[in-house]
Amino acid sequence: MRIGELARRAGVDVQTVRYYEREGLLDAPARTPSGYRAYGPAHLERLRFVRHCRSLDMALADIRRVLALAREASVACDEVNQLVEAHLARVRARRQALERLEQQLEALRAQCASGQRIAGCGILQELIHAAQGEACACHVEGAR
Amino acid sequence: MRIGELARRAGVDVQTVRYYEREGLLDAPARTPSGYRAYGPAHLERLRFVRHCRSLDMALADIRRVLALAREASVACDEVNQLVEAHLARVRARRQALERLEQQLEALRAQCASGQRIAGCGILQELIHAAQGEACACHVEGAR
DNA sequence: GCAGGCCCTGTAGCCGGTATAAAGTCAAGC
DNA sequence: GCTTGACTTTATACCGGCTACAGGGCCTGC
Repeated sequence: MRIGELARRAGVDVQTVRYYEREGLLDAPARTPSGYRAYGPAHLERLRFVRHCRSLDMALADIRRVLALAREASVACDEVNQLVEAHLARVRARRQALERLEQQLEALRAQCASGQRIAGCGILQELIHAAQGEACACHVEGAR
Repeated sequence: MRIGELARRAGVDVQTVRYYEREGLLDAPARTPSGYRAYGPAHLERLRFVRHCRSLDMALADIRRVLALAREASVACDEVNQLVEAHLARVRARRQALERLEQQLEALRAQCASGQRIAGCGILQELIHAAQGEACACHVEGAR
């Protein structure tokens, strides 16, 4: 199959397929006499695997590593487990940060009623006030 | 004050200050005879404002817009409110997506006990299996 | 007069794609 | 045989929000 069909069947853009090849996530396929890429079922399976990992928001470097490990059946899989664990930790940290952010933004939104003018906008005032309080990372005494 | 002091007092990198100037978030300051940027207290206040907005993860374009609006005291502030509202909606959506992702990753992690080899790694098997099920965006019959 | 710290401009890199340009290939229809 | 249009090829630039580096100038203290 050619690149267009492969891309369609995996639900990705043609450009993305070529990008993954350049990045070493997809093996370079055989070429037709006219230079078109010719893919087999294994390429589709691989591409779907990569996309599934991406849907879990794994970095391309991590996926590349998992693919390399997957080729060595008899090696211990600790690294795969650690990789997933580390990724989960990052996702969790980011989710928690976004939760805090969401609360801050909700509080900010509550500062201004509609029908105000800029001069009396509670949101703007709060933004300015909060920025003054912040200063820099060294606001705690004895900060390093 | 020179750029180093400004940056230190706002808790940012010197490069970032120059970047904000290029991006129109910070007014270009006066220069000393030798070409050094010379900042006043207003610049520091502005920089802290920008950094506070960034700490709320607002995009630079949004911050630029808020700054432009802030100069016109008598204009209605609806746009500021909408901007914060839209940003909150994005943050909320992203947080929810990360929550789902976190659950998926927790389920994935539970698939493999330690001490396995690649060939028997539950995580890898689950990744491969899930990728096969996924196929493309058109797996529902009659999908557009 | 020179070492080291600050500053200047310009450029490139990060990530995971996405978009564009300019050209070649191929099948169908006239 | 010729055209049209869908497909393919490579190469290159762009997105955000910085960060890093190269190659120079300035300024202070010893």
